[in-house]
Amino acid sequence: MVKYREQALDQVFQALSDPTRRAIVRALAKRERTAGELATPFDMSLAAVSKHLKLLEEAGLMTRRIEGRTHYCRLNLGGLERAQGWLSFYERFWSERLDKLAEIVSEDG
Amino acid sequence: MVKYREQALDQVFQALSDPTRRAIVRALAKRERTAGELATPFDMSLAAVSKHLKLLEEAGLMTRRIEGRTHYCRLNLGGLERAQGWLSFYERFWSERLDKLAEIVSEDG
DNA sequence: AATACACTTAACCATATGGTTAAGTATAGA
DNA sequence: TCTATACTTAACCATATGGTTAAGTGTATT
Repeated sequence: MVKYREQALDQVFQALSDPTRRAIVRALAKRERTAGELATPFDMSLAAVSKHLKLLEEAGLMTRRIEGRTHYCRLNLGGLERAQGWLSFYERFWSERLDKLAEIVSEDG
Repeated sequence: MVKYREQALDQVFQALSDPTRRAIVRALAKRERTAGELATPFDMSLAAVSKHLKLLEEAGLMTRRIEGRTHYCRLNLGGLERAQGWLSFYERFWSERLDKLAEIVSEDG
């Protein structure tokens, strides 16, 4: 099960490592979009975007609702939470750093 | 300069998408380590780990201090901050979600 | 019934990735 | 000075990635 989590992280970070996919995530952050809507801003084929969508879905960053012939895509917070979760492990470093800074600042010697 | 930031994000997320590299980051989180120390836990050649270290360095996740023939590696918070920064854009969604939950819970109708 | 639309999937291609072994570089120790 | 140590770099390989075009699937329109 550790394996599972590891692979899920692989997928999320891998998904976020591509600028097109990050742009799609940002677009989805605002509101639900169809595959076609998502594709138009990009200088690449619909087929290429379609593959990105599949990847985002598999990484747990997106869900899809099919209505007739159009695919409505929504942001899935699961993937983002997973990434955040891993990174939050390091928040203590930021805190520690801030603590040290506070110490230095408050030194009255 | 947007391009620059984008590429930096590509590199950070790409670096974090590999389990070996994440493990190295975790190891560095505890304390400074030499390249050799970092390599021993893994079932792969030192050369392979060396390439991972180079990648982590380029992604801004690690720095290196060479003393004689040994390379001392340290965590570089820059890369982690960059990743956190991008993800923190979405924190408002978590907040919003929590707000909505709070609303629902507090409904007295 | 025929055709346009909104997609996905398949086949293909060039380049990137993650590993290997072998060779190279530079310092430390005998 | 010779050899061991602590690495990196080079050459290579198999598989993954990110794009293409062409074909396929299913729904809407006329």
